[in-house]
Amino acid sequence: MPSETAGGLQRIILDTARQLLTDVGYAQLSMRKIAQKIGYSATSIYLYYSNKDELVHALIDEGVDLLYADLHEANRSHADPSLRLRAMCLAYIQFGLNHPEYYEIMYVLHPEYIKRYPAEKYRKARRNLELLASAVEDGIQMEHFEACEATVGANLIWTQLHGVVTLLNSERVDKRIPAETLIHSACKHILRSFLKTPQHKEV
Amino acid sequence: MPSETAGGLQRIILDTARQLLTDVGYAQLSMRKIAQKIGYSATSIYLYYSNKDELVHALIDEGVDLLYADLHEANRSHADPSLRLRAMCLAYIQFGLNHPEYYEIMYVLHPEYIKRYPAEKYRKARRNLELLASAVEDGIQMEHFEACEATVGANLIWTQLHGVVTLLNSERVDKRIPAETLIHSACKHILRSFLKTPQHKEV
DNA sequence: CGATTAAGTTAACACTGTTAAGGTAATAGA
DNA sequence: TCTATTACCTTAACAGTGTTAACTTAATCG
Repeated sequence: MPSETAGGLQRIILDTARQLLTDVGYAQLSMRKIAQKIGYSATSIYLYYSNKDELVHALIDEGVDLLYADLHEANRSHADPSLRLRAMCLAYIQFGLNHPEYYEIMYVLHPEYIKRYPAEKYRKARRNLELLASAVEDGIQMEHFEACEATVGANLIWTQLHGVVTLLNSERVDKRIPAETLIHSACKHILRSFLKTPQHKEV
Repeated sequence: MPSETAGGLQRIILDTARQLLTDVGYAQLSMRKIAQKIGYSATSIYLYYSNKDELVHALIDEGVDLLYADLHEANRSHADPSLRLRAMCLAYIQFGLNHPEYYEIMYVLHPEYIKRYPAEKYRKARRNLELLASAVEDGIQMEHFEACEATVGANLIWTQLHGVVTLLNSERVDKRIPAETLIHSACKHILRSFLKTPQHKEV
């Protein structure tokens, strides 16, 4: 009965899982729903993914790649470290707001989930942070930024961006504050906190 | 069979739910487990809480009060806006790290949950942000801080603190960076981004 | 005494992830 | 060509989840 497209069932499962994730969100993503959508039994999925974690990890991997592409593009678009950093911050936030479901499984899901995340994929996920760290490092080298540990600086930026994305996506930010206002203020404050004083530039 | 303590079953349910939440976390908190622990049937809980949401909302309410107490205490401990702000930032992060389960149901749980959160309790939760906003406002008034919309500033601080707490609690921050380093860097950067330049104070 | 109400129960529904066992068709070896 | 193996997929089941409907039992009230 099942309709064959190309590349086998594993591909079809992953495609359907992605579609279901983006359509109805992670909370509604179940093995049985995936199976029903593709006309197979739920247990068939276990022939290609040993459990739900593994399937979700494959989706997380996709999300990591998508985010990296966006960050990389932003990183390439400017030479100046400040502008690069600002562009990457905006790209990160935009990714989070544009792909809330991807963002949720990547960075919001329970600690237990992330603990089972394979070390190899974990390393790949860290490239995104290293992109931020390189901009911080360059800014320090060019003496635009106050000296600091670049990895700490990158994680600091990350926490700020992550907070903005998650609180906006979960609609916990006061609705009287426009998202754009918060986003641009966040970017401004991030740069302000790194730039050497005095800050006369308008970024 | 059920053992009566005092104040009726509703109190016992809430106490047991809280204990279960802090012991095994939200993911393992179920109506049936609560019921089993107190020696009642699961459906008895529905005589006092119309659904799980309502029960969790009661716990969220407790968490909001606990956090407010900590923030209020930090707010009282200093007169200078910078020191007050710093103290509150540290208090917020410490609360998040010390009560990860409370923090999760308060600020991490799915958007759907928060949508069903009653408006009355929502208003109470906002007092915590207003405490931050007042410190920002005072800093601006005393001309220590750069002028800005205080509510925007408070939300900006909140996003930074929230990011630190959630990424630390979910163990997503690079383990080579000590939590203390990240926390103090975050507080320093928050103040740096608000203080008028030049910044000669050591905070 | 009879009726009402309060408090708690059991059984069931519709879900969830996951495992064990079974079936069926194609393929490989003799 | 016959048999055995393997690949692929299924049904049935287990142990959970939140929640509802219907039932019992005891207390209270007129």
